[in-house]
Amino acid sequence: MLSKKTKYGIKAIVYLAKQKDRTPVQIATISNEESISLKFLESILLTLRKNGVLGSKKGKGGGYYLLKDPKDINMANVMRVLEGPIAMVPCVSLNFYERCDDCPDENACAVHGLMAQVRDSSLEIFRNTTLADLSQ
Amino acid sequence: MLSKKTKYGIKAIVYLAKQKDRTPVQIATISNEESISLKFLESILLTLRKNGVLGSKKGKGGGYYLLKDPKDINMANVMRVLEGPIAMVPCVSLNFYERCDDCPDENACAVHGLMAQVRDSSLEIFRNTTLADLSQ
DNA sequence: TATAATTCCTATCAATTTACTAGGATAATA
DNA sequence: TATTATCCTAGTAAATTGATAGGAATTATA
Repeated sequence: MLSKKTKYGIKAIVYLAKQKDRTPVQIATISNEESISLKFLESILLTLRKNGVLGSKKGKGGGYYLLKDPKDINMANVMRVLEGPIAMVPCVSLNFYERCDDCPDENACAVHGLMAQVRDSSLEIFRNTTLADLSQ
Repeated sequence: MLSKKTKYGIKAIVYLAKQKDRTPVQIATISNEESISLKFLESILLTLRKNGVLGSKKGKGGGYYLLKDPKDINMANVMRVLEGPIAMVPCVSLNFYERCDDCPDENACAVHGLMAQVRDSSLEIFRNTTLADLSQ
C-alpha cells in the first residue's frame, strides 16, 4: 500500500510543477489547495528538500520550489525518497537490499524470482515517468 | 512491502506443488522444511483453504493439499487472497476499489494515473505466472 | 470404542509503522 | 525589531503485523 506520505508528497511536487514560475510556494498554500494536513505536509516537504528534490527559502516570501526542471525529475527517485524501496521484498531491492533470514538460497526462492519481475516492471514505469508527465 | 504472511503462503503452496502426489502434507512438515512458525503457518493455510486454494483433511494422515493443478493456479488470485489488493492505492484497485477522500477528480489525479500503470504491469505478471512456473 | 493425531477456531499480545500534532528554534525580510 | 516563514525534535493514538495460546472438532487406527 502506498503511504499517505508518498501520495501527498507527489501531489505537492505536481502542484509545484504546475506553477508558472519558480518562486517559492508556502506550505500553507499547498496544504489548502491539496487538502493536506499542514504539519504533516511540512514534514514531507522537509524530507523532499533534504533529499535534493526541493529547495526552500525561509522568512517572508519564502516557501518551497523545485530544484530541477520537472522533465528532469524522474519518479523512481521520488518514490525512493518518499516510500523507500520499490521492490516488495528487501531481497530483490536494488537500493535497499537485505537478505532474508529464512532463505537458504536466494536464487532458488520462488518468491524472489516473482518479485524481481514485479520490481523490474514497476521500476521501468517509475524511471520513464517524469514529474513533467504527471503535471500535464 | 510484501507481508510475511504472503511470503510464507507462497512458499507453502510452492512446497505443496513440488510434492509427487496429492496426499495431504501436515502443517508441521511444511513448517519445518520452510522454517516458518507453526502456528502462524497454520493460520495462513487456513485462509488459503477458506479461499479455495487449498483443501484439507483432519485427523491422522491429514494435512493440506492443492485443490487444482499447479498450472491452473494463477498468482494474481493467490496474491489477492493473501496480500489483498494488487494496486498500491485503493482508488485504482479492480477488486478492492475505494475512492479517495482527498481527491475531487480521480481522473485528474496524477497519483491515480501513475499507480494505474503500475497496477497493470504487476497484474499482468501475476496473471501470467502460475504456481507451476514457480515450482520448477 | 479408546486413543492419538491432526486441523479448526477464537482470542490475545507485543512490536512496529503510520499519520499526524505540538511547540519552540532559526532565518529572512521589511 | 517585528513579522513571516521554514526547521527540527519529540510525542502520540490508531492500525497493522507477526506471531502465540489453548482448547474444540474430526478422523484413522489399534
